[in-house]
Amino acid sequence: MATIYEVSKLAGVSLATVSRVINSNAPVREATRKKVEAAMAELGYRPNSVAQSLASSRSNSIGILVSELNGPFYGVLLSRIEAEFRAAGKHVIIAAGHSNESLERESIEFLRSRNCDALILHVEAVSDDYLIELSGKGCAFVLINRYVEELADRCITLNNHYGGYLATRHLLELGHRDIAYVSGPMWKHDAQERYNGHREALAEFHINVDPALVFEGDFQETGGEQALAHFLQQNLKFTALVCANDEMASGAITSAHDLKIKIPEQLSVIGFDNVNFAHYIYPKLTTIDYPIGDIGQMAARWVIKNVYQQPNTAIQEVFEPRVVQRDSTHACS
Amino acid sequence: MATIYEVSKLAGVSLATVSRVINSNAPVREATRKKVEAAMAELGYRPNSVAQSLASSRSNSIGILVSELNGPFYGVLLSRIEAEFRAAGKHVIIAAGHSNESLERESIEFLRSRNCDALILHVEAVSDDYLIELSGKGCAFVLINRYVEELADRCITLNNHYGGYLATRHLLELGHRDIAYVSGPMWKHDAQERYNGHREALAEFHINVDPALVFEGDFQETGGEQALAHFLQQNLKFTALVCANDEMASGAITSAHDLKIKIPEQLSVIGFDNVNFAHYIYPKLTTIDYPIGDIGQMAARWVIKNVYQQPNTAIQEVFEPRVVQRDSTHACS
DNA sequence: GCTATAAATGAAAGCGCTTACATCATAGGC
DNA sequence: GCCTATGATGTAAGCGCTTTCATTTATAGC
Repeated sequence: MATIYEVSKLAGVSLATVSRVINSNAPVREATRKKVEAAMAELGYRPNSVAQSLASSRSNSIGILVSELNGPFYGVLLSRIEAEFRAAGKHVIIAAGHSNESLERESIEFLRSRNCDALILHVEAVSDDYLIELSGKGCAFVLINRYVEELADRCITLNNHYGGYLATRHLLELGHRDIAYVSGPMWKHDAQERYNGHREALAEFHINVDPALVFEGDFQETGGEQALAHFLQQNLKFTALVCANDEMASGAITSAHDLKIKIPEQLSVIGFDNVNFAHYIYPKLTTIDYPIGDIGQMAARWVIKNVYQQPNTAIQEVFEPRVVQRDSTHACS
Repeated sequence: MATIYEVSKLAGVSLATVSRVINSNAPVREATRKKVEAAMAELGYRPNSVAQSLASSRSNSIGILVSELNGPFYGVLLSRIEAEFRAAGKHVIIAAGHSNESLERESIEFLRSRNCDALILHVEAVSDDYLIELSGKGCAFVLINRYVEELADRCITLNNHYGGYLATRHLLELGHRDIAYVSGPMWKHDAQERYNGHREALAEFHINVDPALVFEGDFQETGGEQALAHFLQQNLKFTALVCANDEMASGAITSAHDLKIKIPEQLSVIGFDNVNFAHYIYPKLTTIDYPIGDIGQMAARWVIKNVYQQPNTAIQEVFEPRVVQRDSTHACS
């Protein structure tokens, strides 16, 4: 492992000059630069990035914190972020916070201790105050799917409210009036917003919300199964089902198959997220597209623009959802 | 940010003593230890892990290199590895090599430059020689789904050959004799092994391989679609289809639906991997279970045992696949 | 050629921590 | 009490690099 000292001896220049060549951060005479580059090539020199980081407090890498490493949502997000940074010659360091406040904090500390130049945070459990304080410490970060008013210029979000509205309006436009709703865990902000959108669509068609047709699910397949069982047990009349995410929609559809309920003829189902398994569900799921890949890419661009000062296209901070119509919804007969 | 120097002044001990307390790597008198811990608590001291790494050439973290960050397979793998290390108080640093030799090498260099204590490598494009040479450099790593004879004690693999055999034998036992096979890209070792297993099962039932009933796919959904189209175009007689992975199986099933071919009544289909979307496919996919989560966990345990010298249960190096029977296969009528 | 200014380079200190070897303190045996 | 061995702690150097300020070199104008 050659060091910068060996390169400087071979090239006949100082350590500082070698550093200047490596970092292109100060003018170096062309002839000098060529000598240094030749010496580096001859020695197969690779900078020690830990030493670079200690000396400069930077690392040419970006920390990403997601809730889980598994799942269609996070895979797409991570993949798109990584691709954008790879193209810009940067590395990513990924951590998982498991929607647990303590683990989220530890993960943030881990990423900061690695001198990540910036963080992209998809966090749910830490408080707004914690994030505001983190920002006050000079930590550069951008938030995904989290809106904090005081940090508005660094939040990249989906318009969840509008997505919930679109899902329900889609069914209303198909003629459905008795629409059951399976929400996500209501402590989660996006679950709340999607539900509010659902209510707005009902209001627009002058339909009162029936609390019996609302079930709080867990954003997992089991939530959809339990919700359908719950609604059926109550002998409620409903011809359509809005699930606040695709996983719960798949659970509901699986249960409907088992109960010989025909989808969409007897029950129309719409999900939310358009995760990549949605089209494996049979019949193919009608859903609300959540462009998580685009959102991740935009977060990466935010960092490249604001932290690395590389001009870029405009930063889009709010993404609009859209209906992806497939086979699981049907006019109400 | 308090430094070790400030802690030593407050506690009235040397830097070395503070370091010894932090690292528990040398005896420290109990009273001294308590003084140091009190000083650290009062100052809110957190070690600078970059400095620790530079001084010690270690980082308390493990590098993981996978082909992609997205996809059901990798999500499960990463998640299980991370969980095992989290429980052991270690961090992971994840990189993606995209099955590209140059990117795989760069990623390995990135992870090494971060002083990762060990690497867990799921690599396809780099050569055996490169890996042997890497080992010779003293780099500690364990390979997943890659067998290199010279590095046999650090390879954790699935018995792909047996899995291919099981898939085909399952159909043979259901009475099928005309079985089409969709392989993965044949430069990939696991694709080769699965195909060999397929051939062994046929041989066991004294059936000759018909090259017309073999199609080389791409391990993606499109491979399954193209394969089915290819076989049908040839007007071949076949009652069953083995796909070398679940994604191709899903593509074939989707095409069959579009062509009004009833699964499994007219065509039985079996996949491989048992990735988590397999049960969303309709009818639910019969497949070969590839316990990638368990394999990842075992790789983590290998590191904990061999790199961190923490005794552990025995290391299982070869995992056996098994048939997961669902709804996409059926007796041949 | 001389002077002033700008450009290029070098010397030295420091980033925060680890660790080998030196030194000091303590305990046990004679 | 003295000597020896062991345990505990301190000192100093170093990990590989960056960056500030001092020094040297090159250039332009007179």
